[in-house]
Amino acid sequence: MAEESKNFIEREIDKDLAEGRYNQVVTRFPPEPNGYLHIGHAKSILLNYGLAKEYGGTFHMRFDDTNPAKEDVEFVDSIKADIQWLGADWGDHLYFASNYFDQMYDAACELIKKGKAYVSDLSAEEIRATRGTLTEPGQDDPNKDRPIEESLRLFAEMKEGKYPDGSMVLRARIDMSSPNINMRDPVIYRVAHLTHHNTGDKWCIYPMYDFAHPSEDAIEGITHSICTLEFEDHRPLYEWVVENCDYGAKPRQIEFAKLYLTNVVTGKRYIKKLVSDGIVDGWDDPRLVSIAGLRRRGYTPESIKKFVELCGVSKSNSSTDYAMLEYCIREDLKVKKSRLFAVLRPVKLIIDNYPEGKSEELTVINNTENPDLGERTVTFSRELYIEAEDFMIEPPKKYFRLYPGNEVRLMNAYFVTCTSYETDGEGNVTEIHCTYDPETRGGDSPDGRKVKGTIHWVDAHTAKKVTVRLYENIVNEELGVYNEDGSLNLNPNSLEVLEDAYVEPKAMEASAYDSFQFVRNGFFTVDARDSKPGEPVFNRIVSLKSSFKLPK
RNA sequence: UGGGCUAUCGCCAAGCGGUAAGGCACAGGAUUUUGAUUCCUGCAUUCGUUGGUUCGAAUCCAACUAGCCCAGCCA
Repeated sequence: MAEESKNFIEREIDKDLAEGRYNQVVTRFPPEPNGYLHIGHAKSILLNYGLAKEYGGTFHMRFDDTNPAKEDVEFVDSIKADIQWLGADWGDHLYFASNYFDQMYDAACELIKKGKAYVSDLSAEEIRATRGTLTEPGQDDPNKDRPIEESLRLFAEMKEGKYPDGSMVLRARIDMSSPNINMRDPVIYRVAHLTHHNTGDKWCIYPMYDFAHPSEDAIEGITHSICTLEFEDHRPLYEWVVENCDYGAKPRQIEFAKLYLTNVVTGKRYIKKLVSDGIVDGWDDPRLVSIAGLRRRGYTPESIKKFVELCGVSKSNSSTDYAMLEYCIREDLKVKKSRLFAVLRPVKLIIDNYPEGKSEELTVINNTENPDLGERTVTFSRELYIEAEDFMIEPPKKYFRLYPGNEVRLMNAYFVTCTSYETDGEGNVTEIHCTYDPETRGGDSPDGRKVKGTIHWVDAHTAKKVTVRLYENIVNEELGVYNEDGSLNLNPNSLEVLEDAYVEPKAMEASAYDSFQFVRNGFFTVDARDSKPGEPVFNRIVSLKSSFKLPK
C-alpha cells in the first residue's frame, strides 16, 4: 500500500482496531433494488469493497429489500451485474434483508418484552400530528403504556394478517420530546399486504429501515456500516437498536458525503422520468451517468475506480467537475487501446499526380506509446477523405493544416501540397486537389524538409461509411433536466449523429465495447446495443484535449 | 426559529498546535508523424468571519456567518 494519507474513515477504522473495538473489518453495500446504479453508487461500492480488501476483511453484498412496494427482481439482476462489472467481488457473501425477517420479528418481540416497543393503533395522520415539529416536542402515543402482553398479542396478530394496511404499527418506545425527530417513538414495523419478490406472501408486516438496517448489519457481523450523510441523524437510533436487541455483534455507522458531478443529472427520479418520457433510450443511455450508461458509452471499470479514488472521501458536500471523469478515461485508454484513422466530417482530397488506379499499403503503428499493441496496414490511393476542418480557404494566423499553397503531412503517408479546391453553389468546399511528393513515403522527407501540420485521412476506396454518435451528457446548469413547470430543459448538444463518417476497414472488426482512439478525434467505443455484426455504431467516449481554437 | 453536519485555490482534497501536500482545470515553455501524449514552469503570505489562548493556530476556545440534512406506516 502506498503511504498516501488515509481518509477519515480509514482513520476511524485504525482507531477501532487499535482500541480493540473490532478485530476485523466487515463492510457491505446495501442497495434497495428499486432502480439502476449510477456513478454515485460506484463510490459507495468501491469504498466499501476497497476498505474490506485493504484491511483483509470481508465485503458483503446485501439487498435491502424491506419495502416490496418499490422493489423488483429486474433491479436486483441489474445491480448485481453492475457491481460485478465494477469489480467488487462479494464472493459467496450475497444476502437479502428479507431473509432475516424471522430474526427481526423475534428481535421486535424481545423489544416489546423489555418494554422498549409497543403496538399503536394510531393512524398515519395521527402519528404525524403528534410527532411535534422541528421546534416543538411531540406528544405521547396513548398506546405508549399498553401492557406488554397485549402488545405482544397484537403484534402477533399483525403478523397473522388480522389487520388491514395502515391500521396498526409497532413503535419503539424512546422519547417523544427528543430534539432528534428520529427518536420520537419511531415506527419500526408496518402492516403491508404485499407480495415480496423474495418471500412471496409469507409476510404482511415489514420492518422499517431504521430498525431493519442495524439489525441486518448486526446479524451479518458487519463492523463498519458506511452510509451517506443524510443518515447522520439516524445514528442514535441505529445505536439504540444495536444496544437494545441481542444480535451479538455491535456494528458502527459512519457517514460520508455523496458524490455529485457538476451539471450532471444523477437524481433517480429525474432519470426515471427521462426514461419513461422516451427522451433517452433506456437506463443505459450513454448520456446518463448510470453505471450501465457509462459502460455503454465506453467507460472502463478501471477509469471509474480511478475517478472515485481521485475524488476522495470526506464529509463536506461537494460536486466534482466532469472534467475529472473525462481525465480518468483518457488516462486509462490512451495507452491501452489502438489509434485508428477515422474521418468524422469528410471532404474529398484528390492527389492529381498520383496514378489513377494505383493503390499501396502503408504500415502504421497502433499506438506509438505502447509497442505491444503492434502495427497494422492501411491502404492509400489517389482519392482520400480528410476532415473538413483540416482545410481552410483563408486560414487564420497560426493555422498549420491544409490551405491553398500549403504543404502538410498525411499521417504515415506522404507530404501533399494543396493546389486548388472546388465549392458548391453555397461556397462549401466539395473537393480539394493537391500534389504529393513521392519521396516522402511514410511521412518523412529525405531532404530534411519540415512541415508544420499533420492531418489524418482514410482511403476513399477502402474506407467504410459508418454511423458515429457524439454524446454529450444531459446537463442543465441551473434547474436540472425538468423545470418547475414540468417542461424539459435538455442539453441541445446531447446527441449528434454523424451518418457519413468514414473509418478504415480495421475498425469494422471491432466488437461490442471495443474501444480505441480515432486519431485526433478522441476516444470511441462500439455501441453494445445498436451494433450488428460487421456494422458497428461508434459512440464517442470523450474528446481529446485541444488547444487550437479556430477564431470565430 | 429545535437538532445534526460542513466550511482550506475555479473543482475535488491532504493537513489533527510548529509555520498551507497532491490531483483536475487553467496559463506559459520544450519535445512531437495526433495542435494529443510526454516533459518542465506557474497557479492560496493564506485556511468562512471576528475575537481569544499560545513563543507559535487552518489546527484549541468563543461568538458570529453561510450551506446541507431531518417532521414517510420510503430507503
